[in-house]
Amino acid sequence: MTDQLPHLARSDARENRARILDAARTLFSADGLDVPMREVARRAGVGPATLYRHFPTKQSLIADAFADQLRACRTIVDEGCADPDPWRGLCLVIEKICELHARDRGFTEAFLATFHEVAAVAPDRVYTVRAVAGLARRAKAAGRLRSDFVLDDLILLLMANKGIHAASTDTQVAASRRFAGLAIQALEACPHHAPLPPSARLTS
Amino acid sequence: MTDQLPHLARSDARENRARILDAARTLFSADGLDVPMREVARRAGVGPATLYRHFPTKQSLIADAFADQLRACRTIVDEGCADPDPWRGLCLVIEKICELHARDRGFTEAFLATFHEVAAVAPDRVYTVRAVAGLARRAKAAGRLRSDFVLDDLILLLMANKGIHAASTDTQVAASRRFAGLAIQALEACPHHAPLPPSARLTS
DNA sequence: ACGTTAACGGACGTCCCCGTCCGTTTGGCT
DNA sequence: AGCCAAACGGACGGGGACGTCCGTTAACGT
Repeated sequence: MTDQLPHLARSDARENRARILDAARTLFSADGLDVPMREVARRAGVGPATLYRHFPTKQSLIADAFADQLRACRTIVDEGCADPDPWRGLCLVIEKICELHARDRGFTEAFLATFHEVAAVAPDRVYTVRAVAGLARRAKAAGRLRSDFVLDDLILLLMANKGIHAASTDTQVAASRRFAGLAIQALEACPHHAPLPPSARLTS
Repeated sequence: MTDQLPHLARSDARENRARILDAARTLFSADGLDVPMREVARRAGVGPATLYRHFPTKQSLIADAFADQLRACRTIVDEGCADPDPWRGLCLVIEKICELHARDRGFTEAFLATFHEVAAVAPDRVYTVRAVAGLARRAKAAGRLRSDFVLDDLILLLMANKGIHAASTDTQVAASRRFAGLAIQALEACPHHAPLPPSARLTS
């Protein structure tokens, strides 16, 4: 699952790195990215110095901790793109991505926070966005996606989905699921829908 | 605009209180509620002790700072309820409330954060929610609001609207406006829309 | 004009987080 | 077994926010 980092010769170093990543994933998912570095270290059972040695900056820790999630994102998008019905594929992407983000609070923050900054997640992010753009174009051509849809609307929905909070993860996922359903309704082409207010440029 | 608090005998005390509230409103609106108390004091041109004397807890400062916004909320809802067309009234409420929240980042936090806690905003909040509930019932009866709409959906939309962030206030408002447009699309009754995933209980 | 007293704000002690240094431990290799 | 270097983690100094105390100021009433 996680790379072996062969350049780490000693076994304890390798294991500590794994434990740190594990702790970071757990904490980031549950509490978001504002978790203090020391707490990650504490949960991993290592000293602060060890943590900083492996990950000099918090960004690097975040990037490595969410590598799996980014892969999952990619997989979801690829599956959606592979669907012969582009609209159904797009719906699938929206539902799955919303759920992914609902289950993992930190990932959403990482994904969106780095939108305007340089980060390690950036490459995967642009790949994902590109792929979805193509899918949307096809869905629009098929007449199922509303014609005034723009890519920024997806960012908008993702940001909006991030705003949804609930006490338990299950409630959160349920709420997010319903939100995705509403979003899909809003995006579906409909003969008598009113024109939308202009979109705002969210991507830098 | 703000009450005179006649029990404050000295003029400097009254003016300081006003300046503190003014500073708090400005900072909360722009940066959210995480602004340090000292910074509010600094901007108001008073010492920390003075701030704490007037508002022993941050909650009390927040409550007083957003009294105007709560009144605005109430006005918006009342206007919506007064509209002879309940669906148009509901749309108006959604649009205006979203814009209000977009213009004032702190207010959204205050409004939603206190959802599960006891706070001074609570009474106005329940009034607002009640009124909107009646409006929604009428809009549904008129066949314009989708029949599977529940009140929690509005909370969901409000939370989602909170998640939208942008660099400038203008961009933020534009994005929020578009979001409101999409939300209205999603809520409008439509003969061929698919059933929605079940709603999650967001209100405690 | 003056005294009283409410109100002011600088300064303090505490707490938490950050990032780093350095003495100690321990894994791997001969 | 013993060495050495790499890895460890306790401890430190810096910075920021919090909430409070207390000496000083100045507004109001006489």
